[in-house]
This record gives sequence, structure tokens and C-alpha cells, in this order.
Amino acid sequence: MKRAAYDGNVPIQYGSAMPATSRPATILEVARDAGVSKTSVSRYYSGERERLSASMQQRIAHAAERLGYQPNPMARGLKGGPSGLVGMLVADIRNPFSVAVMHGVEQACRRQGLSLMVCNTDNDPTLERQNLALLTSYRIEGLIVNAAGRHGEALAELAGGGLPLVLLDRSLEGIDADEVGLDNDRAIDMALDHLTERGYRRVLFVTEPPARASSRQARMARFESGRSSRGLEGEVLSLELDDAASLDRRLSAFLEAATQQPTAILCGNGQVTLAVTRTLQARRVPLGEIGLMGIDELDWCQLVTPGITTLAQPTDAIGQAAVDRLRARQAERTTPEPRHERFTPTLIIRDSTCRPGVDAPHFDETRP
Amino acid sequence: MKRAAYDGNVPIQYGSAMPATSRPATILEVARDAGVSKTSVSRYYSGERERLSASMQQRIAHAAERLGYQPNPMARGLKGGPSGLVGMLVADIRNPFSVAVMHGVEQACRRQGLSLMVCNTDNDPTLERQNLALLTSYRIEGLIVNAAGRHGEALAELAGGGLPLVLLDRSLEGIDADEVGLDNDRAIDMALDHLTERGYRRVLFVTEPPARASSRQARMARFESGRSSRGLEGEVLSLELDDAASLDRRLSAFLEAATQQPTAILCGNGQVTLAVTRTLQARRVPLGEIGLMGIDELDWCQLVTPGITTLAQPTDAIGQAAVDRLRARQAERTTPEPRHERFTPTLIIRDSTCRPGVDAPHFDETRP
DNA sequence: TTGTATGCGTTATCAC
DNA sequence: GTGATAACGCATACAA
Repeated sequence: MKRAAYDGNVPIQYGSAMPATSRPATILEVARDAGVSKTSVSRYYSGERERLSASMQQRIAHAAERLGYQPNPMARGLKGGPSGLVGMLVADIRNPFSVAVMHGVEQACRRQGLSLMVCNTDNDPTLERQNLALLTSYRIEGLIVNAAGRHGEALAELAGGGLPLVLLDRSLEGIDADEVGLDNDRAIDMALDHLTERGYRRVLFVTEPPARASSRQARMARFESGRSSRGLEGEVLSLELDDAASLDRRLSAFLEAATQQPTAILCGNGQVTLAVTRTLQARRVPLGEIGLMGIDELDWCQLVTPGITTLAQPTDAIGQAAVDRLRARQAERTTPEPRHERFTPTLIIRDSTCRPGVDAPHFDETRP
Repeated sequence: MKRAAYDGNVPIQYGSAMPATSRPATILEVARDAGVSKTSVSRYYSGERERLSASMQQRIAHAAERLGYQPNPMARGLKGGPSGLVGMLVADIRNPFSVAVMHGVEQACRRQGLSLMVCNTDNDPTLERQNLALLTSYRIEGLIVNAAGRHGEALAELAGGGLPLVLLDRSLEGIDADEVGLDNDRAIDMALDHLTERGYRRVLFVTEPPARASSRQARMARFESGRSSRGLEGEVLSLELDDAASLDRRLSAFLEAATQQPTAILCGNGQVTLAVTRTLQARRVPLGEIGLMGIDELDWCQLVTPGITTLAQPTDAIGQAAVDRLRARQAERTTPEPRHERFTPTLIIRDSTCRPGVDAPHFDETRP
């Protein structure tokens, strides 16, 4: 059934590329305007441009520009074609590390001609499920997950259903998916080596509860084994960061314990570093004399006197790798062996790990 | 406008309910399984549930759950129905302020049963245009923009075409859109009042180049008028933040100028505060003696000795207001008078604006 | 209350 | 090379 609006006289003379109506132009309108069939226009936009005659290409290009035509991804998606969409599930959008990786993912997607659809779960399993449903409903071609990881079943099913899946900074049992993230063992080793070298003999590892995140477990486990193998004293402190009072109490208890050993604190991630630094400052704890070191580099780590030593993750590379894995999975029809890609952090030494009178203050290269 | 499909009344179940095939179930399959027509299933999910008999509701619900059915938003969108999608254009996803507002927007959307699609433009006009095309191609029902604002034409066209548009922290000439953001005049006044009260008589306002962002212009203009009306000395320093050397040079020139007046620096936004703080620390400038104050509250402002005084924006409220404006525009068919919503910041006083020997050190309530 | 028929914009399968 | 036509999954007038 033809509608009058489509018959013949498509309005003319738009200066710029602007649709006639508020509604975007359709492939049919372009076809009419160019005097060709829908099929040809479709071919023009579906990578079969070479199979069209030069004159037809001209006409289509011209008409499309005049009408401001732009293929409708909805309609494309309906037909089951590639959506050009990659989904990403982020546990906490306000976490700078997540944002940094997201930025890397986004850049990589752009280079591949893909669009990224990000969903924040706010660490809420319900939201995680809803967002998962939303993403799949848009027929994403791949999914990058950096979320709590309850409901592994849902993810497992998606992966089993053939959706390329990459786990970021997480691993999930029984899931056939690629993993990309920090080399946690290496990171902890680097941290312990550095602290040992600086003369600290007693170390507290502070982490958020590891139950829900495998990377936290990995770091914690490596810390324990690495600490004892190096003959260091110390322990692990695992708690929710929103409970500032508890953190203060337990941190103080550790620091005030009767011991002569030089003491340091190692923070399991950036959020922990923030919370711990707050507490230490409130207690007027002298940084350096009490060592402080964190995983994840943040804007302010060089600003807090005397500068906080960190292990910086290569976030852009991690994001890029995640997208690469997705593409690789997409290319091979056969599901390959799940592959794990682990990145080595960069040690940024500042004076929070410089004991006064023992080492000469380190020159902070990141300082202007 | 009905939007029953995603209002949360329909639990989306993974795990127990999963289609046999990897491809999601369609409305037709549910209809078959339940022994009813497509239409009835459609009605069930389109807010006309009450008009169906109880037994039919039962059968549909059961079948849908068994098959893991979930309406396909692509197909829905094709028919021109409400997409349930709100778009957001962000200039810089790594800017904590933008992320904070985004989080507020997201929460508000969730409460309204809307989904949010965020696009980062990385301050790149080309990307801005591409992302704009992407968003519109998904038939978003409203657009929240916090981006550079070149290509105002494209936005103007969209708004003219009836797309509800909200400008965040920006205004664009000749655009008929709502605006939500900080009350810039009030913020600057509060800052100048505070600095004056603390005895500073000479103030430098540091801002990124205001050409592309109206809020920067507004703050700058108000600063100039407010400064002179208060009889304060000072000037405006406008520069790109990536040029650290230039910032260092010009900042030093200002501070070292021969004058007896107590001097302070006011930072136009969080990014500026970060860059300026870096420079001051490198120069070993004593904060407080030289006043420092910033617009935007950041994680680390309380950590940098002796704590940086800031004006905190109510980011959640701003995000919520943006979505509210969108809904209001959506409701009224007639385009109402563009409305501007301006929020008052909260002054968080720390010791970077406490001159030694003049005021007793302020007790920082944000410190534990 | 429930079902039938049609169109939304696109791509794939044919035919010419 | 190019074009007609049938799906794709859903919503909606319209019919019963």
C-alpha cells in the first residue's frame, strides 16, 4: 500500500543534508529519489558497492546525501544481520578504573567500526540481570563483562548460545569465556618485592570482600603465599569500604600493635587506596614511615603528600585486548579454547614507600 | 504513553527459563505455546494486560516464562512505538563530574522505566556527529547533551523535529531546548564571597578556553564583574590544560608579582583544580597562604594537604532534573517555553582557603 | 474478549 | 548488474 507521501514528488532543495520530515528518510525514499530499486540502495550500504555501476553509485550517493539517509539499525537487526553493537556490563561506573578500561574498549570498538553500549549495574544483581536482558535484546555481537558475577548462569547460557564473551578483571567458574585483566600474581609479587626492598617487614593487605570478585581472591591468595615465602609478617584485612569506622578501628589496631618491624599497607585496588588514605590522614599517620602502596593509579596519587606509590594498570591496552578477543571469537565459528590475557602493571614509585633515614627520597618522575 | 513492557512487572528470567535454541523466542512461538494469537501476547506486553481474561494471562505468562521470551525492542522500534530509550552525549567520559551526572541520569531513567544509551565524544566534533546519528537511529525518545556543542545545527534540527532535548551544563544559541546545570552566577558569587571573607584581596580565575562551553563563559564573565564590584585585584587565566608548562609559567608569574595583597586562585572546574594543584605542589606553594578553591568536588580534595575548599555540584539532582525535563517535554505535545533549571552548589570549606595567622584553622567536617 | 491482516525498514533469495 | 518479493518480530486498525 503506497502512501501519498512517498509518491514521486519528494520535496526538493534542502541546502544541507537534512531529512524532509522530522522522521529520517527510508531506503525506499532514497530509491525513488535516485530512480533505482530498494535492493540497489541496500547493496550500496551493505558492502556490495562494487557490484553496482558507477552511475548508479553516483545517483544513490547523491540522493542519500540530499535526504540525509542513514540505514535504520533496527530494521537491520530485525533481519538478523550484524548489529555492529558490542555490549559492556560495568559493575560501578563511578570507579575510575572501570571508566578507564571502558574508554579503551570504546576506542578499540571505534577502530573496528563497532558501537559500544554500556550498562552500569551499580553492583546490583537485579540491575545486572535487567541490563543483560536489555543488551541481548539489542542483539549485541559480543559482551564484555566487568560486573559482580552473581548470576553466572545467565552469562554461561549466553556464552553457550554462541555470544562472544570476555570477562574483564573477573573469572567465572564453569564459563567458557575469554578473560582479560591484570596479571594479579605478578602485580602482588612486584608490590611485595618493592616493599621488601624498601625495608618494610610487616605488611597489611586491605581488600574489599573477595567473595564476588575473582581478582580480589587472586590478589589476596598471592599476597598470603608471597608474604610468608618472603618471611614477612602481616595479614589480610577484608571489609566493605562504606564502613569507615570499622576500617579506622582495624587499621589502627594493626598499626599500633607492639612491634619494632617497619610496617606498610598494600591496597587491593583504587577504591581501597582512597578509603585507606582517608583514614590514615585522619589519624595523622606519617606516610613513608608507615608505607603505603596501592594497585591502580589515580589522578590524585601524586598529589597526596608525599605521593603514593602505585601499580598502574595499562587500561587502554586491556580494553583493546578485550575487543580483540571478541573479534577473534566472532571470526572463528568453532569456539576456541578459552584464552586468558594477563597484563603486567607499571610500578610508579613515590615517597609513600620511602622510609625516612633509610632511603634517599625518590625523585618522582610524574611530578612536573 | 504506556510502557508496560519494561516497567519491571515482567521479571526477565534467565537460568530456569531459556529457549531451546540459541535464538531468543519470538512472540509467535509464545502464542503457539500458549495456544493464543500473537495479538494477545502483544497486548499482554503492551500495557493492555487487564483487557485479557485471567486464564489467558496465565497461559501467556507461563509460556513466556518457559520460553524465556522477551519482546524484541528492534521490532518494536520499527513500528514507531516508544523505544524506551534515552540518549546521552558526553564530551569526556573520564571527567568525574560528567560521570557523576550520568549516574544521576541513569538512576532517574531507571525509576521511569527508561534505558539510557550513553555516547562519549572525547571532545571530538566528528565523533559527536557520528554518535548523534547512532542515537537517533535507535529512535531515542529524548536526548541529554553534555558535549562540546559544535554542530549546533544538528542538535537544532533534532529539537525542531520534536525530539525532547536537554542541555547539561551548556547552552546553545538559537536552540529551543531546556537547560539544566549549575547556577554559575551564584557559584561564582559564593566563591568570591568566601575568598573575600577569608581576607584574600587578589584572585586569579583559571579556566579552560571558554569558546566552546557556555558555562565557562558564564563563570568567567561573572568572575570579572564580581571581582571588580568587590574591589578585588586579579585577572582571568584561560588555557588548555594539557599544556602544563604554560600553566606553570603563567601561574608562577601571577603568584610572584610584586604585591602585598593576600592572593588566591579560583579554579573553574574539577579538571582545572587538578592541573592547578599539580602545579602548585611542584612549586611547593603553601596552600592556604596562597588560597586555593575549586568548582566541583572530587574524591581527593579532602586528601590534598591541607584540604581544598570546593563548591560541590548536586550531580544526582542535576541528572534527575534533566530526565524530568525530558519527560515534561515528552508529555506536552506543544513545545513549551524553554526552561532553565539552575542548581546552587554547596560550599565545602577546607583549609586551602585559610590564611595562617588570620583565621583559626577550620574544622573539616568531611574528615573522619 | 479475541483473532486477522497489514505495514514498519531492511536484507536475502530469487529471477531477469 | 539490477529488480521484485518474501521474510524478520512486533503493534495496531479492524473484524468477529
